[in-house]
Amino acid sequence: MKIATYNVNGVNGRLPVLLRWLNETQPDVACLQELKAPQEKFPEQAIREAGYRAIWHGQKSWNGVAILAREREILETRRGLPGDEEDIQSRYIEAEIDGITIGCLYLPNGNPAPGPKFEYKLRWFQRLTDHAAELYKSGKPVVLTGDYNVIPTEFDVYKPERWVKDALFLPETRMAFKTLLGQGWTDAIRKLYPEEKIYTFWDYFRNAYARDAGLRIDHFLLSPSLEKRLLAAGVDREVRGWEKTSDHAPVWVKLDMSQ
DNA sequence: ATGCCGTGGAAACCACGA
Repeated sequence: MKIATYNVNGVNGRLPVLLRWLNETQPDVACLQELKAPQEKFPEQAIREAGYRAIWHGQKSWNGVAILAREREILETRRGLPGDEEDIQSRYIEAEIDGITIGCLYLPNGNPAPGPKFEYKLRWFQRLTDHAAELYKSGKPVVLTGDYNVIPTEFDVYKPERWVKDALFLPETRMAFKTLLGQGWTDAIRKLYPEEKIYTFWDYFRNAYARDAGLRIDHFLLSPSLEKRLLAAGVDREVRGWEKTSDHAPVWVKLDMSQ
């Protein structure tokens, strides 16, 4: 079973790229972030015609998350994280597919830091960590994937010194990610490629993609039972080079579901 | 060191992203 995550940066603006990627790489499940579309403007029909069912949580202009599945039932288990009734940003959706709980998340950027946006990022992170603890405790197979807006270590950024004051790389952010992993989750990419330079995002400007001036900020966290089933993981780098593409590239894992 | 690019939405600019 191949599960992918992709920050599309506008699901309607990127629809040709999204459909081409789905067609060429055929993930069984695709978690999308940054739909930038209200609930009623999600391109459900085009995605259905591409062979995918979908659930989504839209929002006007910003944020928005979706889970797509090919020839599989999607049982929605949650939309929005618990812990703050006031939070109306569409950043989390969760479903059970083939017995796996899949959380699709778009963690706040947090810049500029310090400031209210960074405080929101840390609060949201804490709510995610609390919810992750509940999921972990359940003992079920769980995937927590999406755009974490976290550069976990200096190996995950082309030039660490440029990012030391950035919300994606500040010690509090990295510590929050470390605390989350400390519950027992596995960072799938780092499990398989502990020392390779692997990026999932490149800025649009300064020729960042051509220079490979990237960041690794889209992550796959696996619960222990799924870590044992991890067959492969990777980044569809070439998608970042397509016309009218997102500034993120898709990331994927393959899980052995044979037993 | 930097929003230099790109999106969406409102309004012909602005907020936001990482």
